[in-house]
Amino acid sequence: MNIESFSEEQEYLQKYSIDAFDRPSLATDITIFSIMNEQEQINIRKLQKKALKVLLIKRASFPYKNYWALPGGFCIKGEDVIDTAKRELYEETNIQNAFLQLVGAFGESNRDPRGWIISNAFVALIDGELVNLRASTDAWEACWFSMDIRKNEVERTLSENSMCIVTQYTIFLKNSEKNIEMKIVLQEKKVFQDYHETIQIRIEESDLLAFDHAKIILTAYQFLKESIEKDTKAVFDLLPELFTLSQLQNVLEIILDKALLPANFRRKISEYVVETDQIVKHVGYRPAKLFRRNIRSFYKE
Amino acid sequence: MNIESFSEEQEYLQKYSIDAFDRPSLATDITIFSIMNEQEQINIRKLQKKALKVLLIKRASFPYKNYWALPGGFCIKGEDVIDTAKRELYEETNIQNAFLQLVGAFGESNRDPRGWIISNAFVALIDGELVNLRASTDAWEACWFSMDIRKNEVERTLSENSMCIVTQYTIFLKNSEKNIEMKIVLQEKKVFQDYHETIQIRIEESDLLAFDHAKIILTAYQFLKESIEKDTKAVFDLLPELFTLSQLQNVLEIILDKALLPANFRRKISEYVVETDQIVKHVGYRPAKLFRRNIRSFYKE
DNA sequence: CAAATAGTGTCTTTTAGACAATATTTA
DNA sequence: TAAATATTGTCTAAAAGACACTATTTG
Repeated sequence: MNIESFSEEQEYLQKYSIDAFDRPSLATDITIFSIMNEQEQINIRKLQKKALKVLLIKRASFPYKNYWALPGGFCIKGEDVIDTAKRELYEETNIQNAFLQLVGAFGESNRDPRGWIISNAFVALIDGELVNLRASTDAWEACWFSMDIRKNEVERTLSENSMCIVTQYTIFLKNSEKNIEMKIVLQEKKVFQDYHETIQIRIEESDLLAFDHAKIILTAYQFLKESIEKDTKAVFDLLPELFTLSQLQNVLEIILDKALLPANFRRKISEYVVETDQIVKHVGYRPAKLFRRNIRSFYKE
Repeated sequence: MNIESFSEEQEYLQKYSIDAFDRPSLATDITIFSIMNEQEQINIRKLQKKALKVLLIKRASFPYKNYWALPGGFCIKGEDVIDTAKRELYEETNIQNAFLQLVGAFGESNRDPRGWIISNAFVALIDGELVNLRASTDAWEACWFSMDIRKNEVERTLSENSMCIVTQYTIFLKNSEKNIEMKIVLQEKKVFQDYHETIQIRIEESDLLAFDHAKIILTAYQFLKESIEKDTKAVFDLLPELFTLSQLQNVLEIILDKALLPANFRRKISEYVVETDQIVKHVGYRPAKLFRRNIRSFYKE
C-alpha cells in the first residue's frame, strides 16, 4: 500500500462508526455429549449398560427461569467465538480441553425474547466420567441427561428431479436422580428441488428446554452421528485414555445405533489402538486388556 | 409457565437492556468454488482442461480498498445468518440457490481494522458456467480466480502420546484476463496432546487478499475436499443438470487431486446417475452420453 | 485412417460381514 | 463349574483397484 492510500485509509477509519448499524449480541451454545453408565451397577456379574448423555444446566434467571438449557453465553470483546465457548463451558460446568466443533449458526429473529441474539453452536464429545461437574448452587445446576432419540418418517414424495422428506424426531431426556423427564418433538423437512437442497427444522414441543436449544441439540446429534459414521476415529474423544475394546465397541454401537460383531469390529479398529500391559480389575468375569489410541495411525499419510 | 412467573418474566424483560454489554458486528463471508474451463478452447480435437476456481470481489472502498475479498457482508436485524449470506451473495455476484454450509466462525480481535467484527464463513459449490456474474462497475468487480494449492509438511514430531504437525500451504490465485496473480502463504499447526487436538492457521503472506480471507479460503477448501472424500455425492453441486461421466470424473479428480481409472470410477458412481437419451454435440471425437443425478439414490434408506 | 475420447469385461486384492469356536476370570 | 465376557480363526460376499480391450466420432 502506498503512503497516500494509507493516510486515506486512516482518515476513513477515523470517520467510520461501527454504531451506524444495528448489531446483534453474539452468544455460543455448547452441546456436550458423553456415553456414560446408565445407572448404578446392579449385578457385578454383568457388564454395565451405557447410554448417550447430554449436559444441561438449569437456568436460575429469566428468561426461561427454571428451564434447562445448554451451557453457553455471550462473547466478550476481544474474544474469539470458540474461546467464548471454552470459557463459558469451563465456568458453567468445569469442563476443560474439550475439542469443540462449530455445527451451526442460529439466528432466527424470535429465538430469544431479550432481543437480537445470534448463537454459534458448538459440539464436543467427552468422557463424562472424567469430569467433576461444578457442584450445584442456587445459581448453578449442571447435570447429565440420558438422551434417547427416535426418528420417524412422516412423509416422502419423490419424483425424477425433486423430493421432499419430512421426518419427526422425538427426543427423550431423562435424569433419574432428580426424577426429571422431558419429551421434545421436532420436525425436519428436507427438500430437493431445482438441483438444490434445503433443510429446515421446526420445534413442535420443547417441554422444559429453553430457547431453541431443542433444535441445537438435534443438529449437534446429527453432526456427531455423521462424523462418526464417516470417520470412526472421532469416537475416541468419548473414551478415557485407557479403555477396553468392548467399551469402545459399546460406545460405537450406541452412536451408530446398531450392533457390531466383535470379530469384525476388532479387525477394523485394530490399527487405531495399541495394547497396553494393563488389565481391567474387579469385574465378575474375564477381565479385558486395556488399550490406548495409536496416535501414529491417526496422523500417518 | 404459571401466571406469576409469566408477569415476573415480563418485568425482567422490560428492564433488560441489551446495550449493557458490548456487541460485535456480525458479518458473513462466502467462499464459492467451481470447476471451470482453464481457458478458451485451443484445440477442438482435445478435451478442455478444467481447474478449481474461487470467486472474489475487488473492494471499492476502505478498508483494503482495491484488494480482493470474498463476497459477504453484515447481518441485518431480523435476518438469520445464512440469509445474510444468501442475500449478500446475490447482491454482489448474482448467484442464487447455492447450498451454503457453515465452515467456521472467525473472530480474532485484529481481523478487521474497523473494530470488533465476527464473521461466520460459508462455503458453496456451484457450476460457474451457469452463472452470469454481475457486470463490473466502478463499485463492483467480481471475477473467478483459478486456485492452485500446494501442501508442504514443514515439521512433524511424534511420540507415543503427543504429536505436532506443521504444514505450509501455498495458494496461487490467478485471473488471466485481468493479468492478476496472487501468492498466499499460510501455516497450519496441528497439535495433539493430552488426548486433545488443536488446529491453528496463521497467515504468513496474504498478497492482495483482504482481511483474514486467506484463512477462510483455506478452511473452506479443506472442508470441500474432506466432504467430497467422505461422500462423493457432494460433487454433483459442481455440475450442471446434464453432464458426461468424463466431466464428472474430471471434477472429482481435480478436487481429490488424484487420477481415477474410468472403469472403476464408472462402476462406483453408476448408482448415483441416470442415463438420458441426449448426447454431447460438436466435439472432435466420440461424443459422450449425457447423464443426470439419480435423486432416488441420494435419499434412499 | 489417425487421433482422441467413450465405454466394457474381467482378473486380483482388499475390506466387510457372518458365524463358530476357544479362553479366562470370578462368584 | 456355570455364567459372563474376552478373544481368535475362517469362510463368504462385496467393494475397490488394475489393466487390457473395444467402440465411436470427426478432421
